[in-house]
Amino acid sequence: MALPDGFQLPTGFVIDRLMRVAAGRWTELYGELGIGKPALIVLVALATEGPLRQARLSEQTRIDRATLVALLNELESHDLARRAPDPADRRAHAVSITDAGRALLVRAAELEARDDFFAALTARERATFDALLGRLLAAHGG
Amino acid sequence: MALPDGFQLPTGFVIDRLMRVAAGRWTELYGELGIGKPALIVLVALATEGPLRQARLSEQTRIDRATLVALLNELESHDLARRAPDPADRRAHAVSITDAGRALLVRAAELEARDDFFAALTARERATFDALLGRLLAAHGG
DNA sequence: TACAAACGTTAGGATCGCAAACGATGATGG
DNA sequence: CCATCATCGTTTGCGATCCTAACGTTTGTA
Repeated sequence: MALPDGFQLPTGFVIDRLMRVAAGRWTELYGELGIGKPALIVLVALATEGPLRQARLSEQTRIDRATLVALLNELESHDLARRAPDPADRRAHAVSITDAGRALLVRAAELEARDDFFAALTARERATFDALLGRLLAAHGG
Repeated sequence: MALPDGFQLPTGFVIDRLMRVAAGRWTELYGELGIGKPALIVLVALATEGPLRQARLSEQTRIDRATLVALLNELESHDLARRAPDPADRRAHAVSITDAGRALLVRAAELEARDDFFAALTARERATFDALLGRLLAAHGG
């Protein structure tokens, strides 16, 4: 039993392997920011989607509600995000990013811009890659 | 403090969010295969890179040596991979995929082919996406 | 006014990465 | 030859994250 001719590696496998490579870089690159990858994901969602209640934030980021609690506690203690009572629903919290949080995102973007992880791609190819990623994410309710 | 005009979301963040969406699909899609995502990653590496000693396998897949031990135990118990003594180095094990392992990979590819995770992309766009992924992976020693 | 659902929170178990250590084997230099 | 160090697979412990289930509170609905 051999693999059939023209066997195509499932794309998911390739992305996963690429993410494992990137994971090492991530901690190395963003380590100096003092917060981890999930916290940055949350900040990105808050910066782009405005104030969100935690349930929506969990849907957007695909981070579990339970994990999100500890994450927001950490972000609040660093004054990077804020929980405020939602006037429309006393059960919910309106979570928003702070100015310090936005400043940290800008620093993170600068760090990634200096990184050469995508050096193998030309600027044009990278733009294509980003566009395709965005389409995929949008198609899945990102 | 607001985000600067034309602020570009770091690509790493976008990939991470996309992977979180895909992670849920993975378990759902490959659940019936009876093994998890890391085990499939190992099988892919073994199928494409031939017999590998565990140290090389760990480098290729970016799965920790320690985690790999338990993973190979599981794969061996299901007769999907084999550990054989390496004649050239009595410390090392030559790990290879079995016919059953290859058959499972073919099934996995069929499952992903039926999935519509990339339905938002045309066949041409998906080919471009795969090619760019492959370039990135190759550039990082995949 | 009951009853079900959603909200944030907490706790428990499972998985995985990372770091350190171990015995066995291999490679290197005096 | 041999002493030293590196590498191999393995085990163990710790920390981070995910998933599930439960809870009290608040909202929506029959």
